[in-house]
Amino acid sequence: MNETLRNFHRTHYCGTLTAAEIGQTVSVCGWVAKQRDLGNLIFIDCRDRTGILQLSFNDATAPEVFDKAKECRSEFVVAATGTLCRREAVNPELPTGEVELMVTELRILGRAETPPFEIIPDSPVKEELRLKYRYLDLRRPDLQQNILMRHKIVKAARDYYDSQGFIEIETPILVKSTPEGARDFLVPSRIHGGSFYALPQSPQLYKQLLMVSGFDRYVQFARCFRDEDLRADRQPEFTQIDVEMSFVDIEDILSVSEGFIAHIFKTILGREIPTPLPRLTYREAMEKYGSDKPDTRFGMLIEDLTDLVKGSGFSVFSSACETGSVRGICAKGGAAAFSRKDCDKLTEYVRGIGAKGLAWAKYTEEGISASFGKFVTPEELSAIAQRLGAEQGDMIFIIADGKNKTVLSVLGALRCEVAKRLGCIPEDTFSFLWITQFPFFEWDEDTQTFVAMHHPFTSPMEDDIPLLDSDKGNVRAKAFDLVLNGIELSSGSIRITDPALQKRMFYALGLSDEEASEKFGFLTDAFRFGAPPHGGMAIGLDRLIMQMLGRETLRDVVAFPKVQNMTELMTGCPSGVDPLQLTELSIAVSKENAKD
RNA sequence: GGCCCGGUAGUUCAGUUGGUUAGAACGCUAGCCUGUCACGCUAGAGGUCGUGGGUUCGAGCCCCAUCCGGGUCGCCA
Repeated sequence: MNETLRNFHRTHYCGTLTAAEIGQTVSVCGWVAKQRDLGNLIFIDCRDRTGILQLSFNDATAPEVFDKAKECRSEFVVAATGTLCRREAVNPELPTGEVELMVTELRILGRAETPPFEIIPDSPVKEELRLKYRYLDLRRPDLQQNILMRHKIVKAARDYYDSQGFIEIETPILVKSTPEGARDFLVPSRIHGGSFYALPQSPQLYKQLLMVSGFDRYVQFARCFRDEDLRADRQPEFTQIDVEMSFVDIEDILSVSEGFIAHIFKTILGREIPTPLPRLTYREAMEKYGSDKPDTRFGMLIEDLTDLVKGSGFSVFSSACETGSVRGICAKGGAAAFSRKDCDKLTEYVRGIGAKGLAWAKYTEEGISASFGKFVTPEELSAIAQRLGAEQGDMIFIIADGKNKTVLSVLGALRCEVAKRLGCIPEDTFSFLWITQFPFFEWDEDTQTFVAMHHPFTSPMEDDIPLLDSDKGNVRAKAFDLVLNGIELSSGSIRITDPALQKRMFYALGLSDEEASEKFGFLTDAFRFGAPPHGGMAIGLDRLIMQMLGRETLRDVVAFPKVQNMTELMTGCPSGVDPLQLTELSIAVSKENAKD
């Protein structure tokens, strides 16, 4: 039988006790992290969320308590009262290493089976198993620290936005499905059989309506849901710090957000983030980094070589120049040490992401030797090296393709891959970057139509409105992203508030009046009754925390994450349901998918 | 859906060209031990080698299929 807490009152947390409390009567609760039985002397490391305190038991002075301590096994839940004493042997590794609790009363509140893995920091155990027993994994100090830091970050964020006059407002979780964008999670309606709610991908439309209502500055720590495949930095449910402001233009939003970033990094990590943060236009980012979320912790910028090689005898280069381009990067940091095998691996890598091949050139003390050396003249080769600023010890990588987009995206990915292999990405660095002037439209190869790159409520730039009919591809949006170390942290824009312009944009996107009114009628209706100019952004909270804590996966900063196939290993969801539930919801499941 | 990596005691791993009874460390159990903190010493228990087929005299190892986990591309307005 387990003992109870009757008349027991915790006075301290384990990890908080220091020499200052020596001599006091102290009561603590926690888990047995370790029991060390030395014969007539037993030590127990008692762990709670603040740390570890050593409990000490002596057979000679307290034999009854001693016998109980002998029973204790790892992960037993215990409560102990005693006198805090100075240790005979100090442990400098432990914050509480100067003291120990000479226990006079011990209660075993909960016995534990041997856990499937040891509860220790930096667990070497397979994540699969740890996720199955997530509640045990969450006992580990490093994971507990992450969750604790998450709390602190959210608290600091709330404080910041409050101080800036933002009002926190909750928006619905059961919303109308909009087929644009990511796939929706659907929730069947019982009352309205055959109809469905969707879980929100973002509170976008609601927050805009709040602006129409006059709340002026809104913030929400919004749970968002997207039924798309997972990545290390993508979970199907996640939290965004969702922000919307009235009577503002882009600069106002950027500056409030920069204030937020500076505040949060100062408060939580004690680090100064210089503001304003650097900016690149979308076009510049694509040309220099081959990505709209470039990792700016290192250089290796893309250079255009098209003019140098368009007359080249190397047909791979010259033919690519006709419709596309030839571009390259120069890897420093002893990259010339890459072997033939390394280059083959990289070639395989770029083929996997859409390139036809990879041309490379090594700059060693013997000069430049290139994979394409026999197809080009020495002059062409040295011109390329010069353009890329190559020096002895460097390695050049070149991509040629008839599609400019392919050249840039492949080089963008290759740049990161090479940097990773060279180990030249500085750690513990936070490199922020705004990407501005996003294109409004994006050409969709599948449907052969223009679609909105951001969303259809994004305002185009005033100067580009005349291009709506003639040159959609060059219409820029008042949209921007915040990027940190190559990960998209946030996305925002100024919204359209003029019903006439909104109508025009819907039209440009191929939406008929009927479709537009069916899907977004409530929004355009609202704008007829006096809509303030407004805009906002949403910061990916999980990603922010992940980066601040230097973790590589969201699973480390989310208490109960899902795995790649969208299941949760602990509860086993999603699962089949009782056929009665389905009947009630007017849902029939196809035979091959039916459970039982 | 494509590609890549992984799955062997509770855990982390090793396991030779395919060849006797599949090993180690940690953990676990028991005993001893009064200053440990990765306690120490002694002994012990513990294995459907992810699953199902196949090849073979013989499979942890080779072949096929499949399941599970990770990374990534597609996808993510």
